[in-house]
Amino acid sequence: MINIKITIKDVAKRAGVSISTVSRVINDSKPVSDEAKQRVLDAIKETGYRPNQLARGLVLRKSNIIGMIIPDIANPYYAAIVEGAEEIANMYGYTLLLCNTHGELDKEIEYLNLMADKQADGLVFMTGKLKSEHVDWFKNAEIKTCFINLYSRELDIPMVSIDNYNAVTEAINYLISNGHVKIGMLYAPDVDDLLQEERLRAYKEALKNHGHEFDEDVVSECRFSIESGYVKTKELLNNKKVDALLLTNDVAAIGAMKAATEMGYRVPEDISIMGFDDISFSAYYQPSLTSINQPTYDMGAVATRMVIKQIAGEQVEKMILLPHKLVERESTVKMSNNI
Amino acid sequence: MINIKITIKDVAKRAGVSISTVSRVINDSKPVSDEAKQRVLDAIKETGYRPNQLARGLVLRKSNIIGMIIPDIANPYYAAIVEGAEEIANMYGYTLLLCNTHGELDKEIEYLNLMADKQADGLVFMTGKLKSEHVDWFKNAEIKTCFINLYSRELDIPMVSIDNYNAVTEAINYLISNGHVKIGMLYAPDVDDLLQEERLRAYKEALKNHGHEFDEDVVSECRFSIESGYVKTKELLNNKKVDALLLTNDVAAIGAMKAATEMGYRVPEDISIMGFDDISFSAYYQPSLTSINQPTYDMGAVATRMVIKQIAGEQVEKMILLPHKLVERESTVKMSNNI
DNA sequence: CTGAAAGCGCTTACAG
DNA sequence: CTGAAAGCGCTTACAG
Repeated sequence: MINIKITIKDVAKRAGVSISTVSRVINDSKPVSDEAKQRVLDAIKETGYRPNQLARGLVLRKSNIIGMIIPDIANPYYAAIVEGAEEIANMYGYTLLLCNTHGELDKEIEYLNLMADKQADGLVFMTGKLKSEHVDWFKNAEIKTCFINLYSRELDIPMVSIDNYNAVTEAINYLISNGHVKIGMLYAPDVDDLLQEERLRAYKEALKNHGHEFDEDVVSECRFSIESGYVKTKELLNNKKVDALLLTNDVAAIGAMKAATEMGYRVPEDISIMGFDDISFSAYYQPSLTSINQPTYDMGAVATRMVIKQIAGEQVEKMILLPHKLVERESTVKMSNNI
Repeated sequence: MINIKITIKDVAKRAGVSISTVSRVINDSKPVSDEAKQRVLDAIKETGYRPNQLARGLVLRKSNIIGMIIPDIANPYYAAIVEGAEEIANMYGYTLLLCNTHGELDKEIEYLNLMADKQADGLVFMTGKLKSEHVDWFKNAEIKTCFINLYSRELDIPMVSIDNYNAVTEAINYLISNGHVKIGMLYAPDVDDLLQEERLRAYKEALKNHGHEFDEDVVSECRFSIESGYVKTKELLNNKKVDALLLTNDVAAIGAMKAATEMGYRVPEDISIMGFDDISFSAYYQPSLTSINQPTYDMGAVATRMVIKQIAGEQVEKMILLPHKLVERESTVKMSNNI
């Protein structure tokens, strides 16, 4: 039984001790005689007393809240990250305050201020593109933060990500080694900020290294949604024929497969389609999607752990790049099999 | 600029007024002379003062926190519900405290207690099956709550859901009207509790009403995951042949389509597969999935609104059943087309 | 319109 | 080992 109406005073009175003593047994902060302790414990059990975290937070200057600000919880990529974050936060006695911004700057700043107001001890922050308003905010905020997929030279905030340059390089090399020549890419330049620039750079350089020429007609932007992948793929394929198409997120890649199929392409016989992220649906799609696996759960978990370390006053790494992995499935194929 | 180190005292000193006056202009709670108000506003702007919500919450007995306890944020069904909840909570000045239980009772009770400790003003609660431990907890808790997909006769807690009996009836009638005779069902008896019982009852009665006999070999349990749908479908189809298969959630239905395809069935030519929930992926799967649409976003939004109404002391409905809708797509087909 | 004081429910030096 | 007191940062009667 619990009863939040009961205060430390009630417990003290019932146990016949002072509130100081009650506090000491609750927190095990100073020695208390066995007898007094027992009486306090009994009183707590009988009354259903629970310490008020608001009051405790006020004096301790600790809310045990970690904020999580992300674009969209309904996107499985973010959902997996949140899951990892929640698990670790919980493990260390923190609670996750979830904020969905839909990538709107106003909402982001509003939520950032909210974190300050709520005295959040820490923050995991994700957004599409780090803007000057974000940087300004973080410059004079003192909240312990970890970014995911965001990097700023001006800010001394650690970040967790994968090595996007290498990941895209591997993806393109893989497609090239499968015999593809005309390789298109749909990427989201306003998502993940300079990580996407890295991805574009990796794409260009991988082509170059294999003597393939860059054709801007087969590279286009696309948002982080099934719909966008669907629409943009139709646009691209209406314009030019490609052997293979890399999407920089799986959600869009699923839209792309639908689009290609509707346009009469067989995947992978007529066109190889490759994603990025490896969300859980990708393995079950038909055809199952070749993708670059991002350790999303771990990214959320590690970022949260870094926040907690900072709260504890520990030193943390400036940047952690978690391992990615190319997962080969049915949506891509070797050209030699492809008469 | 914001600075959480600044307190109301600092602002008062700078503005040359008492903290009472500062409080009054912040909250617009009592008349303050224009001149004093201006000085306070200036001081706030200059210092970057933000009221400490912990302190305010302590005296007002209001945390502006709404808890959201769900099984699994990584499941898109729950993610969509959370999205609706977050939107409404935010709109009314509340913040969502997200808790992932994986359906474990211990975690659920732990989180429930946490909500009390944090002085959460309200709570949206979901779990597979309402157990006596839950009921006991809610019986002597005073937190304003709304259930989603849960019903208890013993508790006076409102709930939001859809009419599951009618939804399944429509689904089965639809399959029967398409000419299917042997219709299997995979349902999750430990999820959504008596809602699933309703679904089973609807299934049986719909068959009966059309003179079809109930065959327990083609009805089985399955969990709320892709993997489970995949495994259970293989089991079922290895045992018996069916014309059509209804899964009571889309995630499992996607696993089922994969399983059926791997076993050499063409969907829908050899077997119609139908889901339930209509998550966003279902429209893009190949073949796209016929399903019963649940208004998940609205369910989260309405449940949260009901919590907020209760906090405001308003009367709320005991039960709100939101409209569902059968969405016909490619994974089901009329038998007549099916030579 | 304004301020001093009490109080929200805790923790923690301080003195014993 | 124990308690009275001060204080965390606010709000709000109360008195003027």
